Amino acid sequence: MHRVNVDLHELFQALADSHRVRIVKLLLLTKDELCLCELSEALDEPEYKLSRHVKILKSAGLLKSVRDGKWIYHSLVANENYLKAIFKGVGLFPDSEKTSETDYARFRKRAMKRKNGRCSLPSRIIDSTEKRA
Amino acid sequence: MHRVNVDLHELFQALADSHRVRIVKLLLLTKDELCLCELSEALDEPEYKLSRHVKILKSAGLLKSVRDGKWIYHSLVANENYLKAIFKGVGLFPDSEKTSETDYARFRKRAMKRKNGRCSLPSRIIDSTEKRA
DNA sequence: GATTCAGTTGCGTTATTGTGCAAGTGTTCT
DNA sequence: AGAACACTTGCACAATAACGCAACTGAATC
Repeated sequence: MHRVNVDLHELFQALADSHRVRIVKLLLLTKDELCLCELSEALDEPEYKLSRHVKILKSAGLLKSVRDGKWIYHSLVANENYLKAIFKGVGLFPDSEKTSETDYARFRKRAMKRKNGRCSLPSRIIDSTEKRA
Repeated sequence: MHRVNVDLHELFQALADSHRVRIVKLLLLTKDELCLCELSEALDEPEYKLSRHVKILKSAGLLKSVRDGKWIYHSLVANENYLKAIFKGVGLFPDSEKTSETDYARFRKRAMKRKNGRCSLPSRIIDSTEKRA
């Protein structure tokens, strides 16, 4: 899954979707590794949708994934200078719609349910914080 | 034509094509403004094709164009920090296929035909025999 | 081994994109 | 005026991409 030989336009193609940009921005803001269900809640999008977007970002070498128990944690790959530059550009871009702020706020709320810094939803126990309609 | 409010994924979308990346890389290498026929010769692609790609890059705010006589000169826009970062990423990306080197070489050859640093092809062959003065 | 859970994927549909050809701008030069 | 030139674009077509739904995989837990 970890492609190394990607053309530059393929790399940009991987970023040419609003959901995928939101994923990258969220990972930039959190400086953390997030599992799919956390991404799903942060972006308020179904998992099957984001699963495909994550796959595309991984294929472009922008994300790496690590399995830990039931969860697979995704984080940015910035081991190359060109990646650092591009991520810097992403971070500098003005977020006129406040989308990434909203995503980040939803993640922080969700992250409070973590245990030992990892996703650990008490799935059967639905607490009072109801999902917004 | 000069959009200012572009979403980030639209900016990446504009770069999500090999021809458009080649155009940007060439403009980065030359640090110059090139007209369409020069781009066409440098990339070895038909003008009608590159015309559309240039249009897309312009709409994304990555290129600006200035008319000078018959020619329209295109150059990069790097007036924002996020654009500088992204262009830096483009410049840093390893060109495994040597495509941009080839493009640049073709441009240099073509640029020798310039007059006063501007495109000036002696394409008009003066064999018109002066019909009807 | 059966169930639960996090995540993935095949399928069909719809929307978008890149392209070649040919006809079209609009400008310059005679 | 007309011709030549640099560049653009309407059209049709093929390839690609995103999507929802539902079925699926694989790991953990009972």
